[in-house]
Amino acid sequence: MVLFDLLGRRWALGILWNLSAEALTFRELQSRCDTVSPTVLNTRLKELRTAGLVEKAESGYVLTGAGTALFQHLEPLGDWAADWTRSL
Amino acid sequence: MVLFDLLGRRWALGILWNLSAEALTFRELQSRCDTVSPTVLNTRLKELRTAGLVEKAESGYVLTGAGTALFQHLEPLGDWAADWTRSL
DNA sequence: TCATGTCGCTATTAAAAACGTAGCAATATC
DNA sequence: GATATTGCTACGTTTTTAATAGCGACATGA
Repeated sequence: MVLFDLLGRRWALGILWNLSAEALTFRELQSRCDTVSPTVLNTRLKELRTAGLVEKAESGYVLTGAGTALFQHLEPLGDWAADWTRSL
Repeated sequence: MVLFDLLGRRWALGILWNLSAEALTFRELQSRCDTVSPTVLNTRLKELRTAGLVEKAESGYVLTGAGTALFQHLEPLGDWAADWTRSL
Protein backbone atom coordinates (compact mmCIF):
# COMPACT_ATOMS: atom_id res chain seq x y z
CA MET A 1 0.00 0.00 0.00
CA VAL A 2 1.88 2.99 -1.34
CA LEU A 3 -0.43 5.51 0.27
CA PHE A 4 0.07 4.12 3.74
CA ASP A 5 3.80 4.34 3.27
CA LEU A 6 3.49 8.01 2.41
CA LEU A 7 1.00 8.84 5.16
CA GLY A 8 2.85 6.73 7.68
CA ARG A 9 5.53 9.34 8.03
CA ARG A 10 5.58 11.94 10.69
CA TRP A 11 3.48 15.03 10.10
CA ALA A 12 2.18 13.89 6.71
CA LEU A 13 -1.37 13.57 7.98
CA GLY A 14 -1.06 16.76 10.00
CA ILE A 15 0.08 18.74 6.99
CA LEU A 16 -2.86 17.56 4.91
CA TRP A 17 -5.18 18.32 7.78
CA ASN A 18 -3.93 21.85 8.23
CA LEU A 19 -3.94 22.64 4.54
CA SER A 20 -7.49 21.40 4.13
CA ALA A 21 -9.03 24.53 5.59
CA GLU A 22 -6.92 27.19 3.93
CA ALA A 23 -3.70 27.92 2.10
CA LEU A 24 -0.75 28.35 4.43
CA THR A 25 2.77 29.66 4.01
CA PHE A 26 5.75 27.61 5.05
CA ARG A 27 6.07 29.36 8.38
CA GLU A 28 2.36 29.31 9.11
CA LEU A 29 2.31 25.61 8.46
CA GLN A 30 5.31 25.22 10.67
CA SER A 31 3.67 26.91 13.65
CA ARG A 32 0.40 25.01 13.18
CA CYS A 33 2.19 21.70 13.22
CA ASP A 34 3.29 22.11 16.80
CA THR A 35 6.68 23.40 15.72
CA VAL A 36 7.73 20.69 13.37
CA SER A 37 11.33 21.22 12.34
CA PRO A 38 11.78 22.96 8.99
CA THR A 39 13.88 20.08 7.74
CA VAL A 40 11.09 17.59 8.15
CA LEU A 41 8.43 20.00 6.97
CA ASN A 42 10.29 20.65 3.77
CA THR A 43 10.93 16.95 3.22
CA ARG A 44 7.26 16.10 3.73
CA LEU A 45 6.17 18.93 1.46
CA LYS A 46 8.46 17.68 -1.28
CA GLU A 47 7.06 14.18 -0.91
CA LEU A 48 3.48 15.36 -0.89
CA ARG A 49 4.13 17.53 -3.90
CA THR A 50 5.70 14.79 -5.97
CA ALA A 51 2.79 12.62 -4.91
CA GLY A 52 0.50 15.25 -6.39
CA LEU A 53 -1.39 15.90 -3.19
CA VAL A 54 -0.04 19.36 -2.42
CA GLU A 55 1.08 22.20 -4.61
CA LYS A 56 2.36 25.72 -4.34
CA ALA A 57 0.13 28.65 -5.11
CA GLU A 58 0.56 32.38 -4.69
CA SER A 59 -1.16 32.26 -1.36
CA GLY A 60 1.10 29.50 -0.10
CA TYR A 61 0.77 25.74 -0.04
CA VAL A 62 -2.58 24.26 -0.99
CA LEU A 63 -4.11 20.86 -1.56
CA THR A 64 -4.45 19.72 -5.15
CA GLY A 65 -7.60 18.09 -6.46
CA ALA A 66 -6.29 14.73 -5.39
CA GLY A 67 -5.25 16.11 -2.03
CA THR A 68 -8.72 17.48 -1.43
CA ALA A 69 -10.29 14.19 -2.47
CA LEU A 70 -8.05 12.35 -0.07
CA PHE A 71 -8.90 14.71 2.72
CA GLN A 72 -12.58 14.17 2.20
CA HIS A 73 -12.02 10.53 3.00
CA LEU A 74 -9.91 11.50 5.97
CA GLU A 75 -12.23 14.08 7.43
CA PRO A 76 -14.82 11.83 9.11
CA LEU A 77 -11.87 10.31 10.86
CA GLY A 78 -11.31 13.58 12.65
CA ASP A 79 -14.73 13.56 14.23
CA TRP A 80 -14.36 9.95 15.18
CA ALA A 81 -10.94 10.69 16.68
CA ALA A 82 -12.39 13.35 18.94
CA ASP A 83 -14.81 10.89 20.52
CA TRP A 84 -12.18 8.23 20.68
CA THR A 85 -9.64 10.48 22.41
CA ARG A 86 -12.21 11.23 25.06
CA SER A 87 -12.69 7.53 25.73
CA LEU A 88 -9.05 6.83 26.50
CA MET B 1 -4.27 15.40 16.85
CA VAL B 2 -3.40 12.37 18.93
CA LEU B 3 -4.74 9.90 16.40
CA PHE B 4 -2.58 11.23 13.61
CA ASP B 5 0.45 10.96 15.82
CA LEU B 6 -0.33 7.30 16.43
CA LEU B 7 -1.17 6.48 12.82
CA GLY B 8 1.73 8.52 11.51
CA ARG B 9 4.16 5.87 12.56
CA ARG B 10 5.51 3.25 10.28
CA TRP B 11 3.29 0.21 9.74
CA ALA B 12 0.54 1.42 12.04
CA LEU B 13 -1.92 1.81 9.17
CA GLY B 14 -0.74 -1.39 7.57
CA ILE B 15 -1.28 -3.37 10.75
CA LEU B 16 -4.83 -2.12 11.11
CA TRP B 17 -5.45 -2.84 7.46
CA ASN B 18 -4.22 -6.40 7.68
CA LEU B 19 -6.06 -7.16 10.88
CA SER B 20 -9.32 -5.85 9.49
CA ALA B 21 -9.99 -8.96 7.44
CA GLU B 22 -9.04 -11.65 9.91
CA ALA B 23 -7.18 -12.44 13.09
CA LEU B 24 -3.48 -12.94 12.54
CA THR B 25 -0.65 -14.32 14.62
CA PHE B 26 2.49 -12.33 15.19
CA ARG B 27 4.39 -14.11 12.44
CA GLU B 28 1.52 -13.99 10.00
CA LEU B 29 1.24 -10.28 10.56
CA GLN B 30 4.95 -9.97 10.11
CA SER B 31 4.96 -11.63 6.70
CA ARG B 32 1.94 -9.66 5.50
CA CYS B 33 3.60 -6.40 6.38
CA ASP B 34 6.32 -6.85 3.82
CA THR B 35 8.78 -8.17 6.36
CA VAL B 36 8.55 -5.51 9.00
CA SER B 37 11.13 -6.14 11.68
CA PRO B 38 9.78 -7.87 14.77
CA THR B 39 11.08 -5.04 16.92
CA VAL B 40 8.89 -2.48 15.22
CA LEU B 41 5.94 -4.80 14.90
CA ASN B 42 5.95 -5.48 18.59
CA THR B 43 6.33 -1.80 19.41
CA ARG B 44 3.40 -0.88 17.16
CA LEU B 45 1.26 -3.65 18.57
CA LYS B 46 1.93 -2.44 22.09
CA GLU B 47 0.98 1.10 21.09
CA LEU B 48 -2.15 -0.01 19.31
CA ARG B 49 -3.12 -2.18 22.22
CA THR B 50 -2.72 0.54 24.81
CA ALA B 51 -4.69 2.76 22.47
CA GLY B 52 -7.44 0.19 22.61
CA LEU B 53 -7.53 -0.44 18.89
CA VAL B 54 -6.04 -3.92 18.86
CA GLU B 55 -6.21 -6.79 21.32
CA LYS B 56 -5.03 -10.33 21.69
CA ALA B 57 -7.42 -13.22 21.24
CA GLU B 58 -6.93 -16.95 21.07
CA SER B 59 -6.75 -16.81 17.31
CA GLY B 60 -4.11 -14.09 17.34
CA TYR B 61 -4.28 -10.35 17.18
CA VAL B 62 -7.65 -8.79 16.34
CA LEU B 63 -9.19 -5.35 16.10
CA THR B 64 -11.24 -4.17 19.07
CA GLY B 65 -14.59 -2.49 18.65
CA ALA B 66 -12.84 0.86 18.39
CA GLY B 67 -10.33 -0.57 15.95
CA THR B 68 -13.07 -1.88 13.72
CA ALA B 69 -14.87 1.45 13.86
CA LEU B 70 -11.70 3.23 12.91
CA PHE B 71 -11.11 0.87 10.05
CA GLN B 72 -14.55 1.50 8.67
CA HIS B 73 -13.55 5.12 8.28
CA LEU B 74 -10.27 4.08 6.75
CA GLU B 75 -11.62 1.55 4.31
CA PRO B 76 -12.92 3.87 1.56
CA LEU B 77 -9.45 5.29 1.54
CA GLY B 78 -8.17 1.99 0.22
CA ASP B 79 -10.32 2.12 -2.87
CA TRP B 80 -9.40 5.71 -3.45
CA ALA B 81 -5.71 4.87 -3.04
CA ALA B 82 -5.90 2.23 -5.76
CA ASP B 83 -7.14 4.77 -8.30
CA TRP B 84 -4.69 7.34 -7.11
CA THR B 85 -1.70 5.01 -7.35
CA ARG B 86 -2.63 4.32 -10.93
CA SER B 87 -2.60 8.03 -11.72
CA LEU B 88 0.97 8.58 -10.56
C1' DT C 1 20.23 53.73 0.77
C1' DC C 2 20.49 51.35 4.54
C1' DA C 3 18.70 49.26 8.62
C1' DT C 4 14.92 46.04 9.91
C1' DG C 5 11.71 42.45 9.30
C1' DT C 6 9.69 38.46 7.19
C1' DC C 7 9.81 34.46 4.30
C1' DG C 8 11.26 30.02 2.25
C1' DC C 9 14.46 27.08 3.06
C1' DT C 10 19.38 24.84 3.84
C1' DA C 11 23.20 23.27 6.99
C1' DT C 12 24.68 20.87 10.83
C1' DT C 13 24.80 18.17 14.71
C1' DA C 14 22.44 15.21 17.92
C1' DA C 15 18.78 12.16 19.35
C1' DA C 16 15.36 8.86 18.31
C1' DA C 17 13.27 5.42 15.51
C1' DA C 18 13.45 1.68 12.30
C1' DC C 19 15.95 -2.12 10.14
C1' DG C 20 18.08 -6.71 9.88
C1' DT C 21 19.53 -10.62 11.81
C1' DA C 22 20.20 -13.95 15.33
C1' DG C 23 18.30 -16.42 18.67
C1' DC C 24 15.85 -17.60 23.24
C1' DA C 25 12.01 -19.47 26.02
C1' DA C 26 7.61 -21.69 25.69
C1' DT C 27 4.54 -24.80 23.73
C1' DA C 28 3.21 -28.23 20.62
C1' DT C 29 4.23 -32.51 17.66
C1' DC C 30 6.28 -36.42 16.68
C1' DG D 1 13.92 -36.82 23.56
C1' DA D 2 14.31 -34.50 18.89
C1' DT D 3 12.11 -31.14 15.93
C1' DA D 4 9.25 -27.39 14.72
C1' DT D 5 6.61 -23.28 15.37
C1' DT D 6 5.35 -19.14 17.89
C1' DG D 7 5.87 -14.78 20.27
C1' DC D 8 9.12 -11.98 21.19
C1' DT D 9 13.87 -9.81 22.90
C1' DA D 10 18.87 -8.39 22.00
C1' DC D 11 21.92 -5.86 19.52
C1' DG D 12 24.55 -3.51 16.11
C1' DT D 13 23.71 -0.66 11.91
C1' DT D 14 21.27 2.51 9.08
C1' DT D 15 17.69 5.90 8.41
C1' DT D 16 14.68 9.39 10.03
C1' DT D 17 13.46 13.14 12.90
C1' DA D 18 14.58 16.79 15.92
C1' DA D 19 16.62 21.28 17.25
C1' DT D 20 18.80 25.27 16.32
C1' DA D 21 21.25 28.61 13.63
C1' DG D 22 21.30 31.23 9.88
C1' DC D 23 21.56 32.48 4.67
C1' DG D 24 19.77 34.77 0.52
C1' DA D 25 15.74 37.05 -1.48
C1' DC D 26 12.38 40.31 -1.01
C1' DA D 27 9.50 43.99 1.29
C1' DT D 28 9.03 48.22 4.30
C1' DG D 29 10.02 52.19 6.10
C1' DA D 30 13.25 55.94 7.65
